[in-house]
Amino acid sequence: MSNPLIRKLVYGAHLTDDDRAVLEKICRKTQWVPSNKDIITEGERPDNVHLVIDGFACRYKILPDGKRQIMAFLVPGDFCDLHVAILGEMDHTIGTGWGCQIVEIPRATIDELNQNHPRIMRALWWATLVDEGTLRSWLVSMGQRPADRHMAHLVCELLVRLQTVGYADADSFEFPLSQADIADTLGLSIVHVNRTLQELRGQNLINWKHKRIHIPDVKRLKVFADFDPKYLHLRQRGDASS
Amino acid sequence: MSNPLIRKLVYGAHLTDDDRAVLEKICRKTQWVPSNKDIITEGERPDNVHLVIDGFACRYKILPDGKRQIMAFLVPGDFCDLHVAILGEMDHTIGTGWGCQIVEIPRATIDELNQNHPRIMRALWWATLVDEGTLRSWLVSMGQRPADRHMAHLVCELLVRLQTVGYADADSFEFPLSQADIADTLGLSIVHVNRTLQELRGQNLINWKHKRIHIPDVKRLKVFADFDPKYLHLRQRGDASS
DNA sequence: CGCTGCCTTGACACGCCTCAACGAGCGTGG
DNA sequence: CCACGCTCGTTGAGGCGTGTCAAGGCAGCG
Repeated sequence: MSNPLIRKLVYGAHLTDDDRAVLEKICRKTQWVPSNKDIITEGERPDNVHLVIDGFACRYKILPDGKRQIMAFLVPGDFCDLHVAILGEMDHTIGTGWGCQIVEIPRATIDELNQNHPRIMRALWWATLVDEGTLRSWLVSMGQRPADRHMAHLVCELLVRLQTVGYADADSFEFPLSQADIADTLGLSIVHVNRTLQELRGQNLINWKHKRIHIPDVKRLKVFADFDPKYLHLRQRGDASS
Repeated sequence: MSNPLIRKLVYGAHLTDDDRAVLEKICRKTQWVPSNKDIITEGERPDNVHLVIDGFACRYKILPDGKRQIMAFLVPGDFCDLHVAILGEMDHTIGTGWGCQIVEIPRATIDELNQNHPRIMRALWWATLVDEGTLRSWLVSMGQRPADRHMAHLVCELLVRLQTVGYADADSFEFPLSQADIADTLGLSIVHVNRTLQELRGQNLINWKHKRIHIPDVKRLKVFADFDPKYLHLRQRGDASS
């Protein structure tokens, strides 16, 4: 129960007690990744699969001119490289600028799940398809939303995703990143992120202080950001459909 | 052999003659989708899986203010909605502004592949993971590249992808889209796309006339766009690794 | 022949970027 | 315990890339 992976997968598939026990067992041996350390780098062919258990990690890419684009945030319950074996090698890097707790799962374990636990495997595919949906959503924000709404949208997404795994309460969550990280996520300059943030705070939409984001009126922020969580495909627990 | 799906999957997995025959058979009954018709719309739970066989389609989303963001181009050999069953419902729309040829594959056929043709199924997952990689690449371009290089990068990608399935020659391909479509893809205004295009032509990098894009010097364009096709994960045919 | 859709051009406005400087907080070493 | 040097956040000034509005040209087609 205390396991963010299980808490998340429950939204994507029906898991039996046996399934949960298997997942619980897999996540037992966690290890700490220090700040500014990469978990996997571009070009690697990792043997083990990495899963974030606590803290934040991110997918990113650095261009020849030194610019960095962050392409995804990995929060507790998210896999880093579940399916690289199929692709061959990593086409981007995963790092943590803020330290995080992960587990390394041997590829053999995944193969075993594949053979004997189809329900779990389906849940894992659900998770990677949701990642893809999230990516599409980021692309839409990037292409069409102005800086303030883009940022607001990101905050809404993080709130919901963190709530799902029990790392956010109704209107706030811990957020250890810097404004520079957000700049590289939104494709903006640091200066502009700073000003946008002030504007959002001025409208009482987002309050970010002491590594914690607080949202005075969640509904208002969601309207402002035009946030619709459908792309996260969080089936209601108890939803009967396939 | 004449089948773009097979031509593409060959880059992602080793297929036996039997596998190819199965795929060949699946793609037999094509149908025509007229211009400006949607193939699947947001919220749908399609029974059949749709595969593009000829022409272009695209994934897109329309925001409340009417803006449209195109999130992917689907070219021959690309699936529209292979795995929606796992997600539940579509979180975006797929349409063709230009007409295309597709096949509808009954879900039962996919289930059958899943049970009896693991090699094919793995190849299909490879294709969806490549789609995800492409999405990440688009996000990087969107966030970090200026308009001209962004556009150049897109053209490089399309050249390579279309070559893969036999729909482009060494330095040109048919391209029926309008500048407005490109604008919605790159997140730019039509006017700016037009001016950027003129500039690229001025530098003799891209020549777009009569619904055909021609690239005078492919290598130069790739350098200009900082294009690295690794994210497409096109294993060399004959590559021995797993 | 006259639509209509698409491309093109010019003028102007604005969002966001860059450069540059300064301040606040914090860990470290003297 | 203070001084120092980080990193991070904040502010101002000016410039550029891109958007908007508006108008006209051209080709395709009924």
